[in-house]
Amino acid sequence: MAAATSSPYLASSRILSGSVIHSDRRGGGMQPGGTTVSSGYRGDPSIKMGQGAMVGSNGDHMLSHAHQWVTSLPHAAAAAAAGGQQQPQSFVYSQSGGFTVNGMLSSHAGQSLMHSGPVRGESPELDHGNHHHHHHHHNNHSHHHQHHVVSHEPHSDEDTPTSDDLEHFAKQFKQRRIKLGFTQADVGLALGTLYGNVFSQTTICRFEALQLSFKNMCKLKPLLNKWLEEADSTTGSPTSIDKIATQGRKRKKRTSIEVSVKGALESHFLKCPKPSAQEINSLADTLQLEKEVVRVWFCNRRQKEKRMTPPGLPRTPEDAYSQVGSMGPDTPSPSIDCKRMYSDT
DNA sequence: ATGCATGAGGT
DNA sequence: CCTCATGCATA
Repeated sequence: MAAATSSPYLASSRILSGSVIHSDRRGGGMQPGGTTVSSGYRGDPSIKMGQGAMVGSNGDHMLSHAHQWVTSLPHAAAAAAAGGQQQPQSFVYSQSGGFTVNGMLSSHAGQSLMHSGPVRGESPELDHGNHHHHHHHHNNHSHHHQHHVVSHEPHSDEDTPTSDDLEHFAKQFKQRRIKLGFTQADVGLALGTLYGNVFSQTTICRFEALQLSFKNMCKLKPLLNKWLEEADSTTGSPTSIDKIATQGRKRKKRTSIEVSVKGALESHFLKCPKPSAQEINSLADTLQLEKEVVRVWFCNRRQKEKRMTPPGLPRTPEDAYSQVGSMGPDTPSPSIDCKRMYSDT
């Protein structure tokens, strides 16, 4: 009735052969948005680290930040032609050499002006104890006349970008990436083989769509920027490196939650974005879902709420709707308190 | 392009 | 158990 898959793990060991197939990059017919396959095996428990946590959002404090400056391990696995359950993709093979690089503006120097920002009002405070200048910029897509910082040189990157910068950069990035004939997956791999940080198509996609947290965006920007420069200058240089590190792991099959059930979850989320364990239990029982599934659903839902571009934001470049709202000095966060009231055993 | 999942790190 | 960064598997 409700859930579709609530079965235990599916032992689908997709153990590939140890040989990594590295295909050259396919260029050509990629659609804008470049959805391609990518196979990169994920994480390995290793060095990762430290960060500074700052706020504990307990109760109803909103926004908290903490994060890491990861330097994950280089993993990469390239399984090119896998079981094609892909989208209709035109696989046009291009050779790796002889790209016509179109010169667009790559360096956006100087970011001034206002910044539009995270709707939810995050605190863009990157304090990785290193630089001592603390500029506090608040981003809001309204007009904040807070000229405070600035007057910096055309740094390629170095200082904390504004949300507006990120937005612009993401856009430029996408355009150039496409012109160069790379897919999101290609970029992710390249980053890994080039700098040691592999990323999946998903991440690149989310970056371009600004669907990451402000902080995460800031972290990735420099890397992608480097890649851009590289790709740009390497007008026809074979970039082929192979990295291997395939680790097998058992992953639970993705549970498909029925629409009606999703609706129910949504409703509850509006009422209480942070249900207690007990409530989760009740809910899970009612909806006939595993408790873990429900818990994770809420976690993911909360994360979504924290992203930059809210879903459905008119991102059409042609027309920008003027949002001349009268936003107050700060973000109107829907702080809905929720209390635990159910007393179930 | 996104939904659900995994894991690290923090509380 | 949460938050966050990330990604496999999918629609």
